[in-house]
Amino acid sequence: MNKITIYDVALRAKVSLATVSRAINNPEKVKPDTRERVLRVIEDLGYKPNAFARGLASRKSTTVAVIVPDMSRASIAEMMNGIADIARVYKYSILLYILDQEELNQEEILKEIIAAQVDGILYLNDEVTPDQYEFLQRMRDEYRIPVVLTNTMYPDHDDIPSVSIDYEKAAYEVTKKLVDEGRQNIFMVSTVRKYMVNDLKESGYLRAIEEAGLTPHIMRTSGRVNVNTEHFHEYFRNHKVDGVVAVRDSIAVSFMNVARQNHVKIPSDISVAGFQNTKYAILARPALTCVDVPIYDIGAVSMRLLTKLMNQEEVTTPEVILDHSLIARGSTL
Amino acid sequence: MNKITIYDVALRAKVSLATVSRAINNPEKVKPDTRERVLRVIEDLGYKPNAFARGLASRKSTTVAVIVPDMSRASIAEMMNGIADIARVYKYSILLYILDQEELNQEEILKEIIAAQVDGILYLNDEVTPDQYEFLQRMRDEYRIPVVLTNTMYPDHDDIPSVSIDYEKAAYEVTKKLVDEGRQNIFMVSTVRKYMVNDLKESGYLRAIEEAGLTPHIMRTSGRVNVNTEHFHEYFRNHKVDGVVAVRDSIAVSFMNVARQNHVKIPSDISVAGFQNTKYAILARPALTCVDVPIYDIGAVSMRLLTKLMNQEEVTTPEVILDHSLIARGSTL
DNA sequence: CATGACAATGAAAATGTTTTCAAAATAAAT
DNA sequence: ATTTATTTTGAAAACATTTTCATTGTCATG
Repeated sequence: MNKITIYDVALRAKVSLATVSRAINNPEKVKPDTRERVLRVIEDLGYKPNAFARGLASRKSTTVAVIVPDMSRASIAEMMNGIADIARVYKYSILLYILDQEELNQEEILKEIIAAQVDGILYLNDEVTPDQYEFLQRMRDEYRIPVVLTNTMYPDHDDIPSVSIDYEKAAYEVTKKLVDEGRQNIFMVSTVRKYMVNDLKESGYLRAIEEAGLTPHIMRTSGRVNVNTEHFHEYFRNHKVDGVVAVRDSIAVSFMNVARQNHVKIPSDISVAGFQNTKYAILARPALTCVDVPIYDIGAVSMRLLTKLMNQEEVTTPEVILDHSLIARGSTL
Repeated sequence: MNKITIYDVALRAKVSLATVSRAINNPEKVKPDTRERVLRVIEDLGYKPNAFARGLASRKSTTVAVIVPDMSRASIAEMMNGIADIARVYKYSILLYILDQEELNQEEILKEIIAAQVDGILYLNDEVTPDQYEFLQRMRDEYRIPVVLTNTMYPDHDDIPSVSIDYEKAAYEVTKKLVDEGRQNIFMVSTVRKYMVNDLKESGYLRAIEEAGLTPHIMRTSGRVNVNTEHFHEYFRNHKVDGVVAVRDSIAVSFMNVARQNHVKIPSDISVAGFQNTKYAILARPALTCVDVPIYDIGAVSMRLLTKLMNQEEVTTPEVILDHSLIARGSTL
């Protein structure tokens, strides 16, 4: 419990505090000789600068805030791994803010984040309302805290940098695949809440359907299994379906289960495709055809982008689009 | 970007800094009259105390470190939700440390955590080696930082509090269920790495098997789907199996898929059961029988326990065991 | 009315760094 | 050898709070 301060180091190395501080933060500004001596003492004593004192004096925290909606979504968890790996490389700590369902405390969180004096913000919520976008703009303009949108984008705005894949194009491609299989009644299964990325998926779907001269059908259901199965059953009674593109793997799998219960064969009767390439897609039977989204990379690249912004480095492309691919498996022809 | 400090508040409310500080932290020590005036000024100015200055002066951070191995494990992500919800209630921030695979930087992380001066530590790694346990003991003894083990326990030690379910008993029960179904060749599918909780599951399995006079078979495979399917295929060639208890849902589902590929019927030929009751279990077909582990609660309760420790409240039971239940679905008779 | 007890306040110290500014040491140039 | 420029160092200020200690104000009690 013996707190080793910069004083102890200075005393032992026979230099002033200032020199110790410099040896740590601006090594080039101190004579190699003394620098080495100081660093050795630091090593010996196991000294580690107190983060609070440091933050207070420098007005920098080497901490980034990661704001997420719900940790248990598979995609978000995997993104965190990418974020953390890069954060470690650049020596940033991660302060985690999980929004509660209502998100009424937006203002509260803003204040908390300001008080914490984070150097940057990663926003992982794929639902970006105008309110929330404005909130992020304020963070950036009023408080000079760089922000990166991870796995989302806000249409017609490129003032806040973002990292994601081209969801519109991906949805177009996967829908096109079903069209090429000769499917006539292709449904998109989306979510009730208007997630930004799902909007993009919907418009990609629409483009492919219209291009083929077919009729679009968008069905919005809940992400929760017990709710959507009920919903799907109803659909089978009332609609003719021979193709489904779901906005998430888990929803696609859930749909497949209901289809089977209704004695429909996959893929002979219905082709099904999902998004993300999670374990759900791989473990399902038949295995799910889906868009492979490089989730880990999206996390890693956003964190890297954020470090650049925090260091005021020049950022050429404010909207980073990563590559995706289509993985064909047993759920389609 | 206008920094509002405690000075501004003091000036405007016509009191000293000390009084403002007290109005915030020890409201009972300031006259209701002035307290209200101060609080109103705080509200008006939108003042929020600077976390660094506060941390430096008080030597408290109102921050807890959450140490996790790998964010993308479904159970860990859901636990985070429970942790975050309770943390919010008690106004703690969450500093996230994701261990890298090698965990060679254990010492590094220790120093970082000390520098950050967190008030408490939640350790979510279900693999606790003697080294790591010692590391946590040091944290507690040397630096007086309370630690709680979440979803693990360290056998024969109760000096570090823990929250989990009785995995030994749960494994016993689920194995017993297969025994009662008349299964004769029940395998446990565990992991190659020696996770603490998996050890407990294994011994619960062994107890049930021995009690029934059967021969135990423990197979250790990888959690990764592409690796373990290969492994499972081999097993089918060389072993007679009519029951499987897997340490995780996803492994159980993976096994079921391989079984089907080998033209084995579930549950008529083989009963399969898993652990956790994740979405994998619900979405699988047949749906997976499994032990329902209250993951969210485990997270929430550990965080609550940690707050008690941080406030030096009396903690009567250092080992909290939450209830579990067995959910029977289509993968067993 | 004086006295003591206690509540409410303020001044100043303490927290452990970084950073600025000036001084000292060294190197380069004349 | 002196002057000038440059590098290296140290003293002290700044960062924004909390906390200690002393002082003032308030009230009840003898």
